[in-house]
Amino acid sequence: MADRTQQDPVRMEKIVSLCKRKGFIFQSAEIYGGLNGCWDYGPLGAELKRNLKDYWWRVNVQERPDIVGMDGAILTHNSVLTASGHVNGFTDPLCDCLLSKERLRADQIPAQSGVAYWWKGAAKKDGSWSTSKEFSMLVPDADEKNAKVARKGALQYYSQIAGKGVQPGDLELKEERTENVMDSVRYNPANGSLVTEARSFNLMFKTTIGAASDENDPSSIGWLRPETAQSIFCQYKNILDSSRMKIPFGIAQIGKSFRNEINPRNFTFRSREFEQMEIEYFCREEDGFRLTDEWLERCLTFYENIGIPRDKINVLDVPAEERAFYSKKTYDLEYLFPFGLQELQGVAYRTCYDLTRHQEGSGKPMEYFDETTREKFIPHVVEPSAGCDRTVLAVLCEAYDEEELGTDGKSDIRIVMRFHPRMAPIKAAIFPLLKKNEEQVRIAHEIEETLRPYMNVFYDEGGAVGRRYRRQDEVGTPFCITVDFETLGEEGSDPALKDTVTIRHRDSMEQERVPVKDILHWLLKRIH
RNA sequence: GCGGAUGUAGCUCAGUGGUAGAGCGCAACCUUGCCAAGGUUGAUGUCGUGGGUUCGAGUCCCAUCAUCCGCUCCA
Repeated sequence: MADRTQQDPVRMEKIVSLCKRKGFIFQSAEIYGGLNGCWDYGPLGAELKRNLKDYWWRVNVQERPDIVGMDGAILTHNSVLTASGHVNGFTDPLCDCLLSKERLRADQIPAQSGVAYWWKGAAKKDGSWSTSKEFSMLVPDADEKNAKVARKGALQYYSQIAGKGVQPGDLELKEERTENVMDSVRYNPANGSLVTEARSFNLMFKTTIGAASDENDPSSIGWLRPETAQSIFCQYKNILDSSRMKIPFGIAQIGKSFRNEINPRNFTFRSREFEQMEIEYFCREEDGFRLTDEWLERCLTFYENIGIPRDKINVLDVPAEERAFYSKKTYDLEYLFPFGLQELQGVAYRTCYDLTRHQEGSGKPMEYFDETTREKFIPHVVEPSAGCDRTVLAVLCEAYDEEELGTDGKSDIRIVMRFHPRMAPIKAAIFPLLKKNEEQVRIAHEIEETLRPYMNVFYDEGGAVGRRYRRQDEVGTPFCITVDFETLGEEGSDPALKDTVTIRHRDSMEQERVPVKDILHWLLKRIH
């Protein structure tokens, strides 16, 4: 497998550019300057994403007797996420050292005492720059040696904010004062520099529910769900009771989740609003590890079937110290994006942690009663959880190709999106060879109307036919259907070709003739 | 959140403080008997946004937003 840091930013830029140019993905609220970490899917992107979700649902829900679907609310009860551990689970207060820019856990800074030197800013000696930002250094004592250390640190800090090329010696400090400090946690023990105010980094979006909501009233606190999993756990009992499922069985869900990422990055890869495709597969404890491996295999097959070959996926057996604390086994499926090897999906054995927490939190039994063995137990869970937007991005990255067709020395680069036909936003384009030929146009429209109830198709008659082919290549349309003079059975043409069309293949650019009456069946076979 | 870079037409990008530009793309018409770039015509810009300096700012300064890269973060 390739180096996990291997990158191709030029390729990524081309993909982002094509996504905008052709209407796959736009930046959200672009006309207002953009909304950080949010993206909108355009016409082709929406089709692509829908194809992915539909195929996933078909394979994982409709074609499986042991899995049922659900669609949970995005707004989430405070108690749900308190029980799951999300509310308190990740609120580490963090702060930054002003001098070294190092990030520190605020709750791990030891209380220190000593003398704090404070300044109300600094200025360049020549008067060309000045700031009134306050800064402070903590030293053990107020003697001359310690004062020197403190001033040196302060000059270094101010020279950093003064900009490039400004040396500490170019500056003078403003309004020095000292203060005795007892048990302060506001200073970096490594260098005595003041640190920023602690900020906590809970990644969940909080909101208040109800018209007369009070922010401090716990009963009015709501959250945008940070994962779809919790609504599955909360409805597990209802689904069990209403669907007559027997263990092992799964509940699948596709839906939006939200995380207030500190730093959204890499196009749609890390966004604040994203869609997940998750299954919680409930089983007996003794089957947990085996099913985790089985699900890994199923997931790899799924990616293969949407055009991401097995050898492009790196399976990481996540070591214990990097797994979530409740997980006994986790596989990360990673794809080599142009910005590096990154996680597409996880397959995690979550044990009985979640159901146990909800049983404790709600006081409602989450046990399963096995009629054959007369046992009562809390099921264990294997969770294959895929990022929908990430998968769309991987499909886009995998499909993007540039092909050199230059023959007579002229450079001709064909851009092709080599989507698997079942993922392609447009399944087929239909052209009359010449738009001036009324009969060709009429038949082409007839074919279009025949296909439209079954798939997304596109009719085009503008420009030369070669140009239309190329336009479809760029959006990944696998098949182009051309109605020509042979179709019409015009004099001089082969009578065997009457009522046939050419179908041109995107990847090979080769053509074959197919009878008009067979087109629908021919296509359905290839896009299912 | 920190540091660096960038932001001009749909895309890729030129643009020296003095009238807003190119290539491609897009639309219409012509041409076109199967693989782009042939002809004619046309549309498209609050130069990311907001302040400031200046007689005058796309250009200089400040702030802000967004994107990319590196840190950091990713329960």
